Amino acid sequence: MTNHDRLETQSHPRPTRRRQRLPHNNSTTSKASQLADLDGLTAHLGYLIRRAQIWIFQDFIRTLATVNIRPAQYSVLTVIDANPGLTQMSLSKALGIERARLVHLLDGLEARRFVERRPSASDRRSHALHLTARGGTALTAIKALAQEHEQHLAERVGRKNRQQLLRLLAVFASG
Amino acid sequence: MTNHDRLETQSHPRPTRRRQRLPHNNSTTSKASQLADLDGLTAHLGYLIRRAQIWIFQDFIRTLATVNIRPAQYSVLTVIDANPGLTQMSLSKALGIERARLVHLLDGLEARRFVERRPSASDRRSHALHLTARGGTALTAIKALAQEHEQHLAERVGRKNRQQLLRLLAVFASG
DNA sequence: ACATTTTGTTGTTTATAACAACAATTGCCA
DNA sequence: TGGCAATTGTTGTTATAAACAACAAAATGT
Repeated sequence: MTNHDRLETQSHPRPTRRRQRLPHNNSTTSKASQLADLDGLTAHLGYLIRRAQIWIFQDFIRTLATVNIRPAQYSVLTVIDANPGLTQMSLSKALGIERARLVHLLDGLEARRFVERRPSASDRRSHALHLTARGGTALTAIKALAQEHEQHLAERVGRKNRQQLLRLLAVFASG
Repeated sequence: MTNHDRLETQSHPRPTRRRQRLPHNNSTTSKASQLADLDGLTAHLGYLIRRAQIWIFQDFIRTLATVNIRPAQYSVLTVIDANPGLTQMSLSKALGIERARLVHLLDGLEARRFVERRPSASDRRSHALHLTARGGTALTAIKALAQEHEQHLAERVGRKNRQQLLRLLAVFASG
């Protein structure tokens, strides 16, 4: 039936000369739990990135469970700490989080008294975001746990590989 | 808080001893829309990966909009194509998708007659998953568009960088 | 002065992750 | 062999998240 040639043609420059690669029908054990062939996917950056992101976020959430901080909350606290007084709009732009979603995130952090929305002196539409003293203290502990998480990552991928990844992925953070 | 000297501490007290360049105080326009300082985040692999994943998925969805296929659907079709007859359970394990979620994904693909759930010969509990002829034809076109998407990626990160990323991220795909 | 834009907010829709419970079936084992 | 535990697909719930749309208040442009 489906006769489209197996696997991607990896683009123009070079026709991959790969042929004869039947997908391993695991005829053996009747136990179908043999791992399936994922060749078609592991050539896709999106697939690998997705798997990596899930792994990383799970570890982050687990590692910071004691302080009950999730990745998005961490990014908000960190950016407010580094840019006290910024508005929700600029925070939204900086993190690529929608204005609407940020409202809910800040509501949660404000309810825990980690963050304050103060009236902006220059623009009465906007709020100036600040960490409270309590938020600052909490963030110190939170950052320590985040470093612990980063340590787990280094163990998983290797220290130098982690740094290479940081370098290679930086292009996505800007645009 | 423990050591971490290689990643900046950057907590609430103000010092920032090492930073000679303050985050671009927008001396010019007075408009606070200048980009915020993200130093504390760009040292976190999780943050960069998240941004990268969002960018990549958006491009994937946009590029494959004409065939109305999302990343998860693409992965399902690809793995069924490479492993005809596999069960939902092994597909679930291979992709790291929950059994429950896979049901819904397959419902959608079966409604479009891309996929068939056939009764398994050996185990009446499970289904043998197959692409239909229609599904196979569709997948050929789908894969062509997926390659186009991958081309966008290569343009964004560079061809060699993309391959490095594939290699570095492979560790997450297994465990 | 008026029209337009920006900012924060509320709401809806859709996709996804993580669980729990269930019926049908299979495998285990005493 | 008969009964019990595990597996498989399914349904359902809860929580998070992205993407929009619409709105009022305030700012901006002309």
